[in-house]
Amino acid sequence: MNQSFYDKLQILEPEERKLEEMERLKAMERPLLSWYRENARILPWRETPEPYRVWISEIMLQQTRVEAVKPYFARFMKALPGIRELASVSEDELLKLWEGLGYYSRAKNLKKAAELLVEQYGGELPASYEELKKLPGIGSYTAGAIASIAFGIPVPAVDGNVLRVISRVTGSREDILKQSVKSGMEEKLKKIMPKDAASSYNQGLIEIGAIVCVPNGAPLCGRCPLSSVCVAKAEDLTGVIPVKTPKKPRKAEDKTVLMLWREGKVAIRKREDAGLLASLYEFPNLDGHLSEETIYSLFGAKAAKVTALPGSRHIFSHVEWSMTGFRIDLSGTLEGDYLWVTPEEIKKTYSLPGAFKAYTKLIR
DNA sequence: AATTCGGGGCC
DNA sequence: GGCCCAGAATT
Repeated sequence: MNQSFYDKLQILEPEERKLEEMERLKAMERPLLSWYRENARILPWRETPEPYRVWISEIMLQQTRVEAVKPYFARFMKALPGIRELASVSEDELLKLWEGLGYYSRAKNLKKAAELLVEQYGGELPASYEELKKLPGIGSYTAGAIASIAFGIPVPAVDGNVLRVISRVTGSREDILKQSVKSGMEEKLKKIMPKDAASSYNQGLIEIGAIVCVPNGAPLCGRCPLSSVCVAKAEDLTGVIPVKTPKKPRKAEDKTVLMLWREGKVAIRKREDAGLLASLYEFPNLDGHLSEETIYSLFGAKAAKVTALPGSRHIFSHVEWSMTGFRIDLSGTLEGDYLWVTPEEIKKTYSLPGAFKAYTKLIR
């Protein structure tokens, strides 16, 4: 009977299987480092591994593709070239720099961390995995990335790429979305990673995941330096590994967006400082799809004219907005925390999320 | 352990 | 139309 290698693994005793796995992981080192030396992409944050640059890039790269980060990184480094500049920037200016990049708490945590660094660390990032991990916005992956890339400290940096690559190499069918799987992989890599090449080792694993051992479609095993030690490759399991639990469906929400106009200016307001799109600006809006009659009843005689605007749909990770809108030309003043701004000010000063793009573009 | 945070490119 | 991305914080 022709028993597959994967089946053979299954009949090993747990201890034997662990040993086999560690040997397999150790076998990655030489081909991995050699491949990375020759195939590392030239990226802006790789020009010099200055801790501040590594930090900013790693935060921007959280759940965000390299190509999306590039222009933001350049603009950010020019506007805020160091920790002290970041610590003293205004929140609005910071969020304007982050506008469109998403996950806006990242930006707010950056500023918080910078303030802490100035107050408690002499304005510099600590060369310590544990100290880095205490800073807001820095979890196990980012602490490992900064520690290894900026300071050469031999700690793993396990992101989605590494989870995918290692799962395939070892033939693991464990759910990579489980925190326990991630921490388990960090423990394994910590034991076997080279002490004198942490930066290249971590970046090499990530790089393979990003450009060879890709998630969507078939991985490019023909170009992979790990193909000879890879269980998924040998057993044709790259289609089923990594295993990820399905996401739950997103919630649908109806909104009615109001473009209030008065004397050539339009009303915006600042969102709550927590939750979705925290602290960004928005056009005033109400829950539900409201009728024109309802709009008139809300604004009464102050609404000189009400015009229906096109509908729009915006998809977040976990919520979907179905928007209708009205332009309301006002004759009198209005109660409430509105900022009356010109189109130019929206463009240059205020951070409005892309969810409102269908309405933002109407004012140009 | 599960949920909440964005946005865009690709299949 | 769904998937996934150099994840972390909160509940």
